[in-house]
Amino acid sequence: MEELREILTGGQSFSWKDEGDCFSAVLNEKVYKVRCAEDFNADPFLHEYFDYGFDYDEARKIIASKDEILASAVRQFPQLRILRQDPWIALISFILSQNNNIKRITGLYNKLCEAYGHEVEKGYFSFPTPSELGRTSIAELKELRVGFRDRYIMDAIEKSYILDEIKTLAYEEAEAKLMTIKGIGKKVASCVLLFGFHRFEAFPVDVWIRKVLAKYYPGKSLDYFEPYPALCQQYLFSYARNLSLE
DNA sequence: CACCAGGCCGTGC
DNA sequence: GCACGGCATGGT
Repeated sequence: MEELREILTGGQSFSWKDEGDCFSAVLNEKVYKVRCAEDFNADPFLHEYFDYGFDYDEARKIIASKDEILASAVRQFPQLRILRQDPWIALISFILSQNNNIKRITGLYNKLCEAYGHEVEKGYFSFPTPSELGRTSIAELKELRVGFRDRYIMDAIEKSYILDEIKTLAYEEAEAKLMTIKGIGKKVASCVLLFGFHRFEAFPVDVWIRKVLAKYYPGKSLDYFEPYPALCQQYLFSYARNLSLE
């Protein structure tokens, strides 16, 4: 249970609910409930979703050997991984994320599920597909309290076909294409590419990462975090947010 | 009352 | 190109 908390509710996905005795999410038209790593190793969808094909142990060794900050982060979050989320879900999730906090992002995410998704099991709603979310309007989004993000969501619905074109593109081209959607800048684009397309070269810079870089890595190039920049970023993000007491 | 949250846009220079 | 204020909302 606890080993999964940072992965599932730490800010890379907003699909998971803490139900006390397990984490649950509606994905792939099903309700998934997990308590520990063994649960997702058995199911084919979760096996892929939790990126089980990647050797995180080896990557962590390399990351932890870089410096004391990363070593400490790896000790605190020994099991951290990057989920392979659906691109569309990642797109809307990180549009919701701007100038917002994780708790409220999750709340808005769930409102969209209940308003426009469908009930997969009693009380469990899927995240709406582009065409399902297409039934919304600026007025309805306002009622759901998404704030200034309403018109960004509308534009993302209109341009959702873009997601089909991203996969084959080089990183910079993919980034540029995503940024043609209103409300998507460099940071949100990097989150969509990392969490929705598993582009490991991404390095999302948000307020937390900005602080951590300024304090512990002043003047350093992002090349420093090769060969696993995205994973380093994720470790630094968790480290910064949990303010590192060992 | 202030300030902040996994930022971005429009404007001005 | 870079700096700045505004932006909806809810929490502290």
